[in-house]
Amino acid sequence: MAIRKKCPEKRKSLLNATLSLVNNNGFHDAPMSKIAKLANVSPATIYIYFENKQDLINQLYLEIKETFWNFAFKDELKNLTVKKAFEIIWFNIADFRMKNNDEAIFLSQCENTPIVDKSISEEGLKHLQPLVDLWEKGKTEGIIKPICPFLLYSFTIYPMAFLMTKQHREDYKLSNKDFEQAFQCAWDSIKL
Amino acid sequence: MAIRKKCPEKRKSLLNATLSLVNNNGFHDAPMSKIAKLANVSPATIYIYFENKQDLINQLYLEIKETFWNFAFKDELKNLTVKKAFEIIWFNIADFRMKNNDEAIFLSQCENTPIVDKSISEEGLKHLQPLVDLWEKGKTEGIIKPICPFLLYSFTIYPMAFLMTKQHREDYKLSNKDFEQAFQCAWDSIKL
Amino acid sequence: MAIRKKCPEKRKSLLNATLSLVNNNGFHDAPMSKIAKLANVSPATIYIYFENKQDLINQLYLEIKETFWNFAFKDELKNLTVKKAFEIIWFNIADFRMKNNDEAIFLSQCENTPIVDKSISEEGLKHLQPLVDLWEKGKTEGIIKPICPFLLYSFTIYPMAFLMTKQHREDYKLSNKDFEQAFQCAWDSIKL
Amino acid sequence: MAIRKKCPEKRKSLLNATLSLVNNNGFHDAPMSKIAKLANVSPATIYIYFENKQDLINQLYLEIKETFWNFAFKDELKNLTVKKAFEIIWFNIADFRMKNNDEAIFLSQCENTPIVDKSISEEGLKHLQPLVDLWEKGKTEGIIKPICPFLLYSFTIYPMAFLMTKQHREDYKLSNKDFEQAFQCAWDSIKL
DNA sequence: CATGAATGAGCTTTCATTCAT
DNA sequence: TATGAATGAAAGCTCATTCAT
Repeated sequence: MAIRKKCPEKRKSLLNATLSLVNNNGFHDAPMSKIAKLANVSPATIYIYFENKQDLINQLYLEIKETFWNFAFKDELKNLTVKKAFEIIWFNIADFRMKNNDEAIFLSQCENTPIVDKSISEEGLKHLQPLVDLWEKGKTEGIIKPICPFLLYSFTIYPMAFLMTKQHREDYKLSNKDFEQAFQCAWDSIKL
Repeated sequence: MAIRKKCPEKRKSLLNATLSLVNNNGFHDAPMSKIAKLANVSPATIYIYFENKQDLINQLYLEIKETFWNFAFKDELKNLTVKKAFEIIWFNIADFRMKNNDEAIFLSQCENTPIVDKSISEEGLKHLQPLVDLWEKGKTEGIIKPICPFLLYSFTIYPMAFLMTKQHREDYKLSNKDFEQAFQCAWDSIKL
Repeated sequence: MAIRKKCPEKRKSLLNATLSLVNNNGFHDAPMSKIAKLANVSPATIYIYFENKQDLINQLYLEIKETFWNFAFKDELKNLTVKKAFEIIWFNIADFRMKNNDEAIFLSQCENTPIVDKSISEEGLKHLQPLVDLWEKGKTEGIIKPICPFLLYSFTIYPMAFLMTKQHREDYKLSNKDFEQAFQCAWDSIKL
Repeated sequence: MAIRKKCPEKRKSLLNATLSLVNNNGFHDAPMSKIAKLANVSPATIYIYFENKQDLINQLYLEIKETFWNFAFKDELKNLTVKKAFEIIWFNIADFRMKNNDEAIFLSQCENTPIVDKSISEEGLKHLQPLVDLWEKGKTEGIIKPICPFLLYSFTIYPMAFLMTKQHREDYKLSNKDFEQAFQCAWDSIKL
């Protein structure tokens, strides 16, 4: 019951092992025994750091999600225009996904399958708020289309997931020019 | 000589059961025994119609993928403008995804996880060709941005998957107005 | 229930298929489905000719056993000496085993494993009687050691099974000279 | 670090259970579940000690084979005549087979069916070498017939397998006199 | 805290046999 | 008679989790 984190490296190494296995084999072929082996610990040890397999997955998801959004919003944006602020956030997201391809792929899997508990998945959504606020500001200024956040998200942020997964699967590397073009698409789709 | 023949309805009912279980529980919690029960057959019967579980999944994917694209391209588009043709295809896709929500969700799962064999997944891609051709024509006419098909796809078609999954998860119904707005986003993102 | 033999060739072909599969794969890897396939009939057809798998094996054993001993005792031996008669029988047995290697191997399997019902196995023994009688005569004449038939059998007939199995497994062919020598061993072991 | 260790008694008890079941029911009717039950462990536990069923059988065979030949050659034979040395070995073998009837029966089954992997079966053969050497010596001395080891084996050692199996099946006990007679047969068959 | 052994439940798949025609 | 489809039962094996140290 008492889940203590005596040795954070061991915990981290378990999360990494899980990430790698779920990404490459799928959730259905990522048994606890393999996770333990890859992390160089005993299967029993996993249960010192996590309640059960579901908890392990949930925590992995939440941690990646948090790191992801923290990175997206890491910059000071107060004095910038809506467009400039959005551009910075967008490229931060792209940057994170390029540098942390495994994490990006994993999030895609979680968001398109029922492997993460629904409640946890919803918890991950709250991080989106600053972006929603920015869009709201843009709408008030008449710069952004007056449409719901889901639509704005699906045409600006979500497309990146596709590009990352493709890149991962076919050994192909997205260039800077690709990103410039992609941002242009994203902005064009929502700007007024 | 032969009398009782393999009946296509039993096959269909197995595919349906699989679709439903994988969608709701995930691939990892869709055992053959449950599939059989839901389809009202014995577990052993599955192996008359499919080689093994992987084959069952693969065939389900291929069949849905084909139905999907056939529906997308069902109309005669020869004498239409690029924009009009694209609009018709886009709304066909939206239409299919609305009417066949389960199938849409399943495709999303397959495309974001390694549950379908890679070779099978690639086979599913070939259906995209007519759309690629249309975009090519649009580029020549100077109507569509001169960017690669992956980008065009990710900003026009892929976003719909997000909307469908959201709709499925949060018991929320996309309206006609939502679709009009969504199409506008899609077109704005790639038009010149 | 009523096991009729409408088509003796089909029956024969099933027995052959069983013989071949049990010899090459072992009883544990000779399923009815494979037997049916090899015999070019439906699995259901087997049950027209045989009550069940056990009955199929039993009948195969009995038929081979009978053929085997009939061949061994096919010659008229009345006016011959005990040694000459024994020699003829011995070489008949050797002859049969060389020409019908599969059958010989199968008998070895049956006699060293519990795949044939005990009662059936005992029934197969009764064929041995003429040889037992001959040995009895030899003992009375003071030509053969006064030891029990089991011993006589185990040192004269049984060794051939080993040679046949070896030949089958290591792709090695017993020569006529080998047989001459083998007979000499057999006779030396029991002659007085 | 490690605490509970793989315990050799559990392994032994699994081997014993397998021996008993394969002997009485045959390989085809010795499922892992029954083996586990007879050994008083969970079916899953078997896989801690053995890779799979085949491995379990192979190891059982090898271990019995080794014990068997070690017993056969346990005595110092250097200063003895060929005949005396052979006699000691022969009676050791007889002794082992009488005292370890189950093991003897099991070896017979393995050598007459394809339940043990071929490579493993061949590995078991190497133990025979000291006996082959002794025969060679006997041939040089002009005491033993100049025939190949297979023949020598099949007429001296192999016959005992028949006697053991018979004894096992028909509740009948071989006497000391039987063994004296049997040895006489064995020696007569190969001596010059 | 950490472990490797141990396990009951459950997995995918196969089997001998029967059904329906 | 003969069949291919169909099946309940059981096979070999794996899994998430717990035990014993």
